[in-house]
Amino acid sequence: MQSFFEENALISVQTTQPLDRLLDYRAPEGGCHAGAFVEVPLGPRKVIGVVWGTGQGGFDPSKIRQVIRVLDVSPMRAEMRLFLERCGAYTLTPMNAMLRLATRAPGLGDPPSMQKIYRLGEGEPSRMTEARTRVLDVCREMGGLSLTLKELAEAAGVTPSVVKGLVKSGAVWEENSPRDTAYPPLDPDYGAKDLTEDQETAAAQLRAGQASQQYNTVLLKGVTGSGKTEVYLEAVAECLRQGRQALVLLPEIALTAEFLTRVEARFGAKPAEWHSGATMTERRRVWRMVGQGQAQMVIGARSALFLPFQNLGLIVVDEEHDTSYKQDDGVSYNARDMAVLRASILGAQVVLASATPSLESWANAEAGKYRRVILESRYGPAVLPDMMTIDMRSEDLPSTRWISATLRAAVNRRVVAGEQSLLFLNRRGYAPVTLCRACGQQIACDHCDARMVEHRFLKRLVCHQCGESKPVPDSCPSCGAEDKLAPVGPGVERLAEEAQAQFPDAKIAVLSSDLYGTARELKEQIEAIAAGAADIIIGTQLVAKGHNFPLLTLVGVIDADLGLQGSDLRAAERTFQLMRQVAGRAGRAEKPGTAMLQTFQPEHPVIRSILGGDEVAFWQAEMDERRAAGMPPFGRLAGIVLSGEDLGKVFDLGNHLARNDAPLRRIGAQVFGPAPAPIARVRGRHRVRLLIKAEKTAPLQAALSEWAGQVTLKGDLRMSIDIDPQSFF
DNA sequence: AGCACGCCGACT
DNA sequence: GTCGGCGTGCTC
Repeated sequence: MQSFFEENALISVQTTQPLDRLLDYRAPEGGCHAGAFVEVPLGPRKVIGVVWGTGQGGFDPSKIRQVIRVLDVSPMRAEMRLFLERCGAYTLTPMNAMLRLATRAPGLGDPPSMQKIYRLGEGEPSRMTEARTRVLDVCREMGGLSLTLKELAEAAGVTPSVVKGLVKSGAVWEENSPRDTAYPPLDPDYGAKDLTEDQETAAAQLRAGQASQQYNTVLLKGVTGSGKTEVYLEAVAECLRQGRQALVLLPEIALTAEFLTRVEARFGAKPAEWHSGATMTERRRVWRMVGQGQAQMVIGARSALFLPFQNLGLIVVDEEHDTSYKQDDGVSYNARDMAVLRASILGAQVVLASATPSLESWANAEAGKYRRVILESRYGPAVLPDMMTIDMRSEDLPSTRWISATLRAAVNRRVVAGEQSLLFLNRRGYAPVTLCRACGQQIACDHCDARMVEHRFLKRLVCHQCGESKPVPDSCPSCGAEDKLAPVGPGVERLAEEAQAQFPDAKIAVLSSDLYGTARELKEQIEAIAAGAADIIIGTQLVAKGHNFPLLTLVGVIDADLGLQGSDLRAAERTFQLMRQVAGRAGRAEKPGTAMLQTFQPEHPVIRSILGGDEVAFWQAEMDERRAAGMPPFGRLAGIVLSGEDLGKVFDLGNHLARNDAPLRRIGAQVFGPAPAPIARVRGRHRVRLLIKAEKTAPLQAALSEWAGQVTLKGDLRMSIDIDPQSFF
């Protein structure tokens, strides 16, 4: 039980206001528990906070004010407060920002929203009509259950006024009830499937881990199509049998209707859904019901990790290697790592599922920190695609074409056979560069250090950094020459144009996130394509993320070298994962698939290991390289980005920090930089980056806060610290 | 984050 | 004289 504070007792409250400390208050009338959500006065305003513990004192007692009221929501559990503290300490995020993550639900301060509901009453209507009979029949069928006005009227095929008439006579009762209702119960034994021997062995291991009720992490590795989902849903089933809640994290784009349907088929009802596209009403219902233990399972994007679960027993991180789990949306945390943290506090199981695990997880499994469960065979008759390279050095292609003769012939065979092909190019838009042939200038964004990308579909040039766009000009903005602007290089839109010319009789569909207004439209398009609405799919990396295309038998990667450029140490790992994942789209059903990688460097070690399929050797080589360089996961990194409008001032701050590195030297850490950040200017702000490298066991966070604490940021200067950055330079 | 206070330039 | 620019500081 949470400790209780009597009225007027001194308590400390954490608010979401950007004050980096707890504030002391006096407990409200009637007292309050630790963890209670409260409304407190702050200056002239009222703000929401959480009772964190006993007051700290040290503040003029006469200025301490009283908590206004305790909010009508489930209090925050001690274990959640601990999670937020640990997560904040790890990511160097102030607690107010952590609390904001945990309270991303609207209307926290409002009483539960009510709605009018209707059910059978005991009164007699003055006059019976056919419409009235139908309404009363529907009510009788519902038994004791109630419906909203709209539902009841629709079910009876009458207008709402008929129902209102019956309410007047008391034949139908009108009642107020909370709008947020419990999610339908899930039955762990509802749609249990027959698993293959391979799957059953894996599922048994996950069930055992779940049954232990102890913290443990499993790396579930299985090639695309091996039935990973079925296997981890068995862990969910076991979790539900224990009466605990389960959370399945997916990369945002993979939150598909298809996935929900599978869950519904397995457990007999839909789980709660948490993602950025949800409406305010939906978010409020999920947040409140999760907090009351009335949502047994949540499918969500990374931020679902901060929902107020009452009894969380399992976290599944699907596609655990996906880079979208680590993104900067205010707070920079890796959902995969924080899932492990939260589970370790709760005594819950974590399942990290992937066909191509991250190097970090692989290393943790090697080190014995995670158990490893491997699904060897693909489910059903489908087999892994044949993979081959197309050596672009020997393909004689003009510079404005990207589909080689070899690939063209392969696509043609599929079109004739009525099978689908996927042409993969990880570049949105029409052309990545617009060049003036008179002066050689490339059109760049006015506010960022980035080139504008032509989007012919939008008829605009778009900056992929800040989203700013402008019409394609007729004359060069730099030298004024007319009709000299030329698109250079391919994007998916341009590739589609070429494909249409090469395969005039084929139906071609482009899948790129920017071509659809809403996530729903995109999902509908994906489903239509999966059902056969296109012969050739042209897509960016969103096609790689967990969608089934059963008719697909050929994957052509237009530029397998794209991810290998640059000096980022993770490039190899990323390319390997992406290529394997894309190739895995081919041949999921009965037909075997083929993957063709167009490359100018077929003997590149990464390309060879993608083809060779010797993943263990690939990971081993990558790990050896990282170990030798002291890079993650064998060393620790932190990235610091300084930004401001005045480049000189930003660099001065960077140099000052680099010179005053005593706190870092003390733990044996090195500072690299300052150097212009990979994107040196965004929205008119210059960005300068420093990189800190330390030994694996060094107390990096403490040293970093001391180091960064030496400076106070003046004017518009900003500093952001990113622990475990995704890019290494 | 808000919202005060406060210290300098250009207006009725 | 005073209106208003936004830099600095405070909120239990």
